[in-house]
Amino acid sequence: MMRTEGTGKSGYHHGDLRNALIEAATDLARDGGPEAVVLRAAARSVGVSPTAAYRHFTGQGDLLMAVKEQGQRGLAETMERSAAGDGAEGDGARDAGEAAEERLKALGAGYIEFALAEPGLFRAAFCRPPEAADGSGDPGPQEDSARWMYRSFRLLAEALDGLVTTGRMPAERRSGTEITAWAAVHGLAVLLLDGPLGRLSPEQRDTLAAGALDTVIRGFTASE
Amino acid sequence: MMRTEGTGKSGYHHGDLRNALIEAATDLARDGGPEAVVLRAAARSVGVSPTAAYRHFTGQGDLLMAVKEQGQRGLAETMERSAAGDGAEGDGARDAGEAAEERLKALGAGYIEFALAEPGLFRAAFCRPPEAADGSGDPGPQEDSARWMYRSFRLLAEALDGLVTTGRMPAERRSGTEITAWAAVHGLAVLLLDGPLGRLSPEQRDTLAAGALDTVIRGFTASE
DNA sequence: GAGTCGAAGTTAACGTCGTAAACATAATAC
DNA sequence: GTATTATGTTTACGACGTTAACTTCGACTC
Repeated sequence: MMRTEGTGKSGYHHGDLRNALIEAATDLARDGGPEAVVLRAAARSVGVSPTAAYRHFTGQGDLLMAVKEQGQRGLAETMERSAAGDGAEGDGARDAGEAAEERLKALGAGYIEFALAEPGLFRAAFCRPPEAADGSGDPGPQEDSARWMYRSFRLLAEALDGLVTTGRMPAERRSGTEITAWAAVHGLAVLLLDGPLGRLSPEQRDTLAAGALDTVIRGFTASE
Repeated sequence: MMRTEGTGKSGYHHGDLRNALIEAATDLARDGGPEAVVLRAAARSVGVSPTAAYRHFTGQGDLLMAVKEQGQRGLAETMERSAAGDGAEGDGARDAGEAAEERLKALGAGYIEFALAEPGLFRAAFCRPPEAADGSGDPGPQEDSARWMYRSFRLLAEALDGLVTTGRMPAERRSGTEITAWAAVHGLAVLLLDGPLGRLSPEQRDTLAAGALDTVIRGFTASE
C-alpha cells in the first residue's frame, strides 16, 4: 500500500531499490555525516517500508558501508580531477621531477578540497566498519568494493613513486612515505573539519594546507 | 528502591553521582569508543535510574563531552610523560636545538602511544560535539574544560617554539607548523587505528611512526 | 495461458535508546 | 521543627534497528 507514485516498475516492486536506498542514505550522510545514516529514514525517503531494506542489505551497518564506498569514490575522483587539471596543462613544470612534485601537491589539495566541500561524506568515507558481531572481526565480503575503498591512498603512493623515479627523492627513503603523506593530509582535513581550528577563512585554510604540503614534500626531497 | 549497596552516602542520594557517571561512561568508551557511551548503560552500571543522569548532565551528548575531556587529559598526560622521560635524562642531546628536536619527537611518540594503548578513549577524545540543537552552534560552557581540551595541541606548539628559539627552524617558517605537526601525528594515529593499515606488528608501527616524524621534522628544519 | 515458486515487498511486534513530566526523598536553611 | 531545594525514582513517549510471518508480483514451466 506504499509507493503509489513510483518512478520504477509496478508500484510494489521498486526495480532498483538497492541503489535508491544507497542514494538516499548518501544524501543523509551528506548533511549529517555517518551517524545521520539511519535505515528507517532512508527507506522513508524512498517511500518504502523499513524492513524492505533487509532484502538488499544485511542491516544498517551494511548500508552505511555502501555510503562509505560512495564517499571514498567521491574523494578519489576529486583528487584525480585536481591532479589532472593541475598537471595536464603543462603549467610551468620545467622537468619531470617538478611535475611529479606538482602532481603530489595537486592530489593533496584535492583531498582537502573534497573534505571541505563534502564534510559529511568525507566523514562517512572514514567511519569505522561496524563490529562484525559474529566475533570473527573480519570485514566481510568487500572484494570489488575495495577497488574504491582506499583508492586515495593508492593515488598518493603512485605519486610518490614518481618522486623516486624522477630522482627527486632518494629511493631508500621511499618506504612508508605513503603513510606519512596520507597522514599529513588526512590529519589536516580532520583538523579543519572538527578539530580545534574553528572557523577559518578559505584563504587561511589554503595557506595552511599549502604550508603543510610544502613541509612534507620538503621533508621528502630535502638533502640533509 | 535502587542502589541498595551504595558505597556512597545514604543509599538514595549517591553523593558523587556526577563523577561516578563520568567514570562509568569513560569505561564504556575505553572499550567501544564514543558510540559505546550510552547514558542508560552508564546509569545502570552505577546502579541508578537513567533519568538521574539528567540532574548532572544536560543529556547524553553532555556526558559524552565529559568523557571526551577525560580522553584529552589522558592524551596530554601521556605526551608529557613521554617527553619528560625522553628529555630529562640528558640522553645525548649535544645542544639545545637537538634537545628541542628530541622533545618534539617524544611528544609525537607519546601521541601515537596513547592512541594505540587506548583506542576507544582516543576516538572519544576527538569525537564531534553533538549538534547544539538550539541552532546557536556554540559549544556551550566549557571554560576550564578547555584547559585540557586541546592541550596536546599546545604542547606541540610550544615544542615548535623551542625549535625556533634554538635556531633550528627559521622563524619565518614557524606560522602554521603546529597544524602541520599535529596533522601528521594525528593522521598517523587514525590511520593506524582504523585506516587501511590492518594489523601491523608493534615494531612495524614504530618504524613507521619514526619515519613520519623524521620526515616532518626534516621538513621543518631543512635548509633548502 | 494456468499454475507454481521465489524474489521483493508488507505489517506487526520486540527490545533498546534518549528524553520529558510528575512524583518522592533526603539534606539543608531558617 | 518545618519549608525548601537538590537529587533521586517511576512512568511514558517516540524513534531506532531488527526479527518473524504474511502478501504480491514476475518469471518460468507445462
